[in-house]
Amino acid sequence: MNATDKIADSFSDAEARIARTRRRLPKFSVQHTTLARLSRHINKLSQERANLALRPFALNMVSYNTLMMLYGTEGHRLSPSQLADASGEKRTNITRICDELCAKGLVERVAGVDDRRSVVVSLSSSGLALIEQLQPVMTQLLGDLYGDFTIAELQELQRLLRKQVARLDRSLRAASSEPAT
Amino acid sequence: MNATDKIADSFSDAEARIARTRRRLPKFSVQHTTLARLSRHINKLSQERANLALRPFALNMVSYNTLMMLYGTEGHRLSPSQLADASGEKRTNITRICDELCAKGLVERVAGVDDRRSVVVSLSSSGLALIEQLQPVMTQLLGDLYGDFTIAELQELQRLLRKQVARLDRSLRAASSEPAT
DNA sequence: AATCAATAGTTCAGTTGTGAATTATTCATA
DNA sequence: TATGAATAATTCACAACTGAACTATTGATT
Repeated sequence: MNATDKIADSFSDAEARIARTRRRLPKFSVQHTTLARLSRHINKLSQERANLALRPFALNMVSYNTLMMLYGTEGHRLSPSQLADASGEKRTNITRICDELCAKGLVERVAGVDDRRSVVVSLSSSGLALIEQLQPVMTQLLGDLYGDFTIAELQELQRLLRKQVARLDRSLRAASSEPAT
Repeated sequence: MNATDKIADSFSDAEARIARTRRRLPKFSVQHTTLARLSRHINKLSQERANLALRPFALNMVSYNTLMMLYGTEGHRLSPSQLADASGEKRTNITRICDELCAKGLVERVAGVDDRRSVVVSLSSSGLALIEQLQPVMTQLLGDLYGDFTIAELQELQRLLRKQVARLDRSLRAASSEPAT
């Protein structure tokens, strides 16, 4: 493990420890652990990379993603709960993110009409303009990140990831309906 | 989109917005965006699921992972920098995590011998015992999360994820050697 | 119609993670 | 040998996220 290897692969330090762990814990699942670690590692790196591209626009992956969920909705409006579901962020985090986007003039909040408990969050014209300005930037970034894959590989990766989501949904449902341990 | 669909797939709200976005931004890459969002979604759910399993042991995924990197190292000891590399956490976060693990008596810190700037972090006997106690729990959890995949699928997923890491390494290297935008 | 359960969005307190700055130490260079 | 550059670990201030609690509102049940 020298500097050349380190440059070649940001995952190799983790990998060495996983391999060695197997020698001591015979039932340790190297394959599963490796996948879990790779997945997490990719997310850290991806977020870091995306945030670099978004920083000049005073956004990060989470705020961009939130804007895009509004953009992809009929009328560019959603309740905070719907926004949470679409973006994958927790509701309380959506409150914080919307506070920030509101302060930047990128979204607007109004009281819900049909349900007085609710709020409606919508894209402002500045928000809309920013998204369209960002489009080439993000298209290029994603092209960069996924550029080594063939079409077939992209499709296979998507199939596998969807399978994983379905399993996770089930696992979380099962785990949260269990009695407390 | 009704309650039944929601139960079936935690990703469908995001998916609908991605699809609709394409209609408005013709160059928008649905495939790449979907993959990026799936990947992030899986990580959120996985972390949530793992933390549920680890909570009874007063640990979470990050602290467990840190312990495991020590466990998988000859002599169960690493400098904080090496630990950061192995775990994928930033150095300052390693300081915080080690503070916590030290307070729990799971790791010990001593001054480095060869280099007076450095520290050596090692697993305590309690830390070692806890890892071995956790082994069946984590093996079962990972078996649960990856249980729907065939061996061939696991291997293909690993191949694809490694390809992605290699690309990300290159992309981040390129991005950080560019002049500031 | 009254009562209770569930819900929307937010607040609040705490947890988790990060980058810049710092100080002592080590390494590289002339 | 002296000087300057690079580095290890940490501190510090801040960013980002979370779960419990809360209040007003809506939905379900009797």
